[in-house]
Amino acid sequence: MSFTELSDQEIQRRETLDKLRAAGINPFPADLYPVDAYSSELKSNFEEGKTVCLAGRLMSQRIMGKASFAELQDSQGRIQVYFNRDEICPSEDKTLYNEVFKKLLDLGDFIGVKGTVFKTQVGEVSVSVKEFTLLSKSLKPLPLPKTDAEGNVHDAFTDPELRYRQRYADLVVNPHVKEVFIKRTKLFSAMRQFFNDAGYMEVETPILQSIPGGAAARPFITHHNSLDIPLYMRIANELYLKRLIVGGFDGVYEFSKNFRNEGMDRTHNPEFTAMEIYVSYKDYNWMMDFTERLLEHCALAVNGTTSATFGVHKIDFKAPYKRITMRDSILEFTGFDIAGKSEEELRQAALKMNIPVDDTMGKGKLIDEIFGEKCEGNYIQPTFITDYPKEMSPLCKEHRDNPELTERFELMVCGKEIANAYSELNDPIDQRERFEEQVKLAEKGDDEAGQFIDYDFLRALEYGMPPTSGLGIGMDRLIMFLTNNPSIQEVLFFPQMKPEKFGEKKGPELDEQEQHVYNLLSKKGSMDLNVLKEQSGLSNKQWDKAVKGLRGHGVIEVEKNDKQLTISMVH
RNA sequence: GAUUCCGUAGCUCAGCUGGUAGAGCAAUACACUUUUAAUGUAUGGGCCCUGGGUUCGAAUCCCAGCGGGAUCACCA
Repeated sequence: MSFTELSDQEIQRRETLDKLRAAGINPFPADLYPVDAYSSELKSNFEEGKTVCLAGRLMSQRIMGKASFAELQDSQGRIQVYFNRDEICPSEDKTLYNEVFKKLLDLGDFIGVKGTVFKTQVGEVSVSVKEFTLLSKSLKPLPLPKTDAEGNVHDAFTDPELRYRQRYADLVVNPHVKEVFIKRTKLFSAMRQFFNDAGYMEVETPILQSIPGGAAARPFITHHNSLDIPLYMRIANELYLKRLIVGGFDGVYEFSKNFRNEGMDRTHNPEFTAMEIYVSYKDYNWMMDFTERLLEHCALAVNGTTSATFGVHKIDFKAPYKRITMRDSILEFTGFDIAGKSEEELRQAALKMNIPVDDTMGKGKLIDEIFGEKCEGNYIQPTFITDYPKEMSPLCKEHRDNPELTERFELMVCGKEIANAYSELNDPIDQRERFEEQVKLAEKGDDEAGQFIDYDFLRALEYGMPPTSGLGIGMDRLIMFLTNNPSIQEVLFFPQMKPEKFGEKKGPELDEQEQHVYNLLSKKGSMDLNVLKEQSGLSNKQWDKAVKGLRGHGVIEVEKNDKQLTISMVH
């Protein structure tokens, strides 16, 4: 839709703008409006006759001659407001009601009302308006759904494309959407509070990085002009937080917007939010206790209960959560024991389980594939999976009892990973070797391995990092579980979309083919339709389109006589 | 990336085996002083996603494209 082509209703609203100004009413006044009440509050604490001042969008109008009901929607919800002609216009001049209220207000306009609270005959809490003010005009009609007496919503604004592209409209007309984002914010503040109460510090680390470290993913690349160097949008903030632990903070955390230049689907958006926290002198066992207490706290803060529904599943975030090693999990679901097996034995075992494998896969990758294929999906209730193979975890400390494993856990909910934690690797020599191993894997063709070595990070470790445990939580995934939304787009205000095309609609001027037909016709003024069609040399489709277009522009007309069609110019 | 479905009025959607577009809501006008999906009467409103093809004739059939949804794959 081009900005130059307006719908009927949009034109009408622009005209009412002029009428308002002519009536001496500024449709976009600058003055503050002294709001002292909110819709839901008035309904829950009903006080007959209380004088209130509230503001919001006009969402419905039921005009019945000299009295009308309307609905006002503010940040908390909706409330009915009652307009009575003689209340609003006590004098002889009734234009404020008859003209301004009835004709110059449109649905979607922001208005302020002053009046008194009362209950209607049917018992609905309403505000009887004594005075109203237009606060801001709405020039574009909202996609307004209606709700009937049974609570069924009609004409709901549901098209996902429109909802995501025009989230502002989605939020106005779909209250349940707003609810999701309120919960999202509650989740963040609950988590902050939990960390702050524990004495940890919220920090900020670079988003533009010269080495995209801390994870393996394709980064977005940009360029810094004055330094003339490439910079990468961060794919993780892990290595920076650990530098701060080196620097002497006990606990640091950051809600990190990360960027990964990879596929998009209902669980992946190019930018997403991770929370990462690092606490010194702790290990991953401590972190498991901490994590389950954290999630219990967050679920309560968001939903008022630790239980949550996700699709067909009922889940409960009440601590403690089940813990199982990756080895025991694979043993349980496949009967195969991965302990002490060679790479070839693992590959054969995977093949027997019909899991596709190839030669680039090392031991760690093979185990991960088996787990992902056969075990992961079984964990519906929050479950810690512990002790991952070393090869998959280049930033994680080797397991204290088994050099093939690492002290790592992931928290699975409904078969999906929502948290990942380590006893952090703090041996700089081991860390250097692991990075070098990753580079080799990357060269071998493993696109999940990291290609960069962050030497500055190694230098930091050489100064010494205390034993530390770190935890990462996928905030978008977590809020999906807490609000029962199967798609990440529903929990992001502005999910990534292909850019919309504006202004490509054809204007009122004739296009090439239309002009061609018009020129031929203009020589005679009136012709047999088939003769003109033949002269034009256009294909059937092109001809049809051109004629329809010309008729649409109102420059020609087609008349049907007894047997022939005559086409002529309109003068 | 693969498969599949969808794209018609501001919104939600009909539109048959091809014959020049329909409804409800929203809008406009009139009536109506406690309605609540208010009601009644009347009216206006369409590049039927784009391009090509088949046809006397395409919203409808065919091909391609664009945009979107779903499922799968990929993305620890």
